[in-house]
Amino acid sequence: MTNTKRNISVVLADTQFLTNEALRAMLTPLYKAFYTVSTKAGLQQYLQKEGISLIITDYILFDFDSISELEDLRKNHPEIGIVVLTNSITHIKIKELNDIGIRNIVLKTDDSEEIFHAIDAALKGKKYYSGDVLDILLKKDGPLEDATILTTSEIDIVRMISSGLSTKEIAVKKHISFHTVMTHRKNIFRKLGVSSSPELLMYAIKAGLIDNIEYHI
Amino acid sequence: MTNTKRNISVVLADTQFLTNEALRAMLTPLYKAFYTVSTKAGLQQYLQKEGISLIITDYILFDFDSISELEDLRKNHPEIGIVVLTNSITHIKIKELNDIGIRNIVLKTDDSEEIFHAIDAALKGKKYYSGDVLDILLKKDGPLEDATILTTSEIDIVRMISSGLSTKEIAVKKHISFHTVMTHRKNIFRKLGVSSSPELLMYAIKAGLIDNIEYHI
DNA sequence: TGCCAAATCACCGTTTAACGGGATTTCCAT
DNA sequence: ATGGAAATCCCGTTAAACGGTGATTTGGCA
Repeated sequence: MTNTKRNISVVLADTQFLTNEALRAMLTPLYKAFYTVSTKAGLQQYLQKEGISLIITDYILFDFDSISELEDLRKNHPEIGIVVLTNSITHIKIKELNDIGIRNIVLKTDDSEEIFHAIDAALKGKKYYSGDVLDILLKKDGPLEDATILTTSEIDIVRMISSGLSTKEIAVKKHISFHTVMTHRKNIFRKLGVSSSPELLMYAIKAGLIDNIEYHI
Repeated sequence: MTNTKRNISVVLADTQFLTNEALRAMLTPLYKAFYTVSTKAGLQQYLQKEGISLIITDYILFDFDSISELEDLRKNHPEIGIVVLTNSITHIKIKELNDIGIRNIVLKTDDSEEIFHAIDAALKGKKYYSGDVLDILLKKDGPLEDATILTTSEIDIVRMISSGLSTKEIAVKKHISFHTVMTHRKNIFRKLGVSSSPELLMYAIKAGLIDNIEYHI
């Protein structure tokens, strides 16, 4: 809260030009140096530099394959604060991020107070979730809590059903019996309270089980 | 391109705090007054004021029901420039916006050049699409062009299938025969080259036929 | 190590939906 | 007005899902 800039270098890693610019404008009075990147490769480049203290990123840079990329980042650079700043997030994603040690999450709809809080906490090694993120985390109804009651292979099969594979095809692809898949299928439908594959797919999308929903094809 | 501010009042209408802030920072040197809103009601309030020349908005404010709300805005205030600045867009949405007279579209991933161009054009009553938007518009393959070969009632039925309704349920709801729906279904599947309802649903989402996919439930 | 949950496989009868093909009517635009 | 696309309808066959029940094996955790 002083008027002097802290000797901290920040990497702004978001595919959206506007997000990076807004952050730079907001944070310029507070911190020393800023580097803007929009790809994973670009991010790696700046990580070689010494003195990076903070990364503010969406959890999906466009060539980030999955959560495991962020996990590597977290493990290889435990000293760097990571703030996830994203359009939207789900119950499941919050948990996945928590599992890999990323616990500072704010939404782009959140105001500057929330964003500053998340950054401060990240630099101190403390966790911070914005109010809206906590709402998502704590909401009991809906697809959020329910999806966690699915077992690993059930989730696997949800993904396959959602991609349009039939029970028989899934059995072949997973090298297991048709009956096994059928059992899983029945359990999934019962647990989630759905009764058709399209319903299941909508459910999976809302629950964050399905990624790669890219609008501008 | 002068150093004097133009006597223009701008409404920044985006649900994302960061977007509004970034735009304000970018445009402050150029224009006189800025009003920030994040709801349709808030937008209406400022429209009562005289002298608003420009609105920069996502095409989905959170309580915007549909494209028809924007259509009313366009009709009631033909003198105001409208720039759509959004996360992502589809072939179909571009066409819908064009039909209601909105022809200045940029993505949040676009750089400041593109954004300035779109604004300038909007103020002059000229159209402008960013490079990435044009790419989407012109891309020939994928779900984009194909979806337009569906007839009206076929699109209607795509939406119903995607919402999880069975052939029989659709027949009841539309007061037509089961067989008619079945025929439509067969034609749709053939035209789009899909072979299951989940596939169709993914297709519909990508093609922009389905809205209301809200992630942070 | 011993328990419990998860994962695996299996059978059966019933029900529902999809598929392929053929056909008629409505409607719009040349 | 008329040809063609769209929308409507029907049937028989085939494939898949549903639901219920039960049993064995695997794997992790206490």
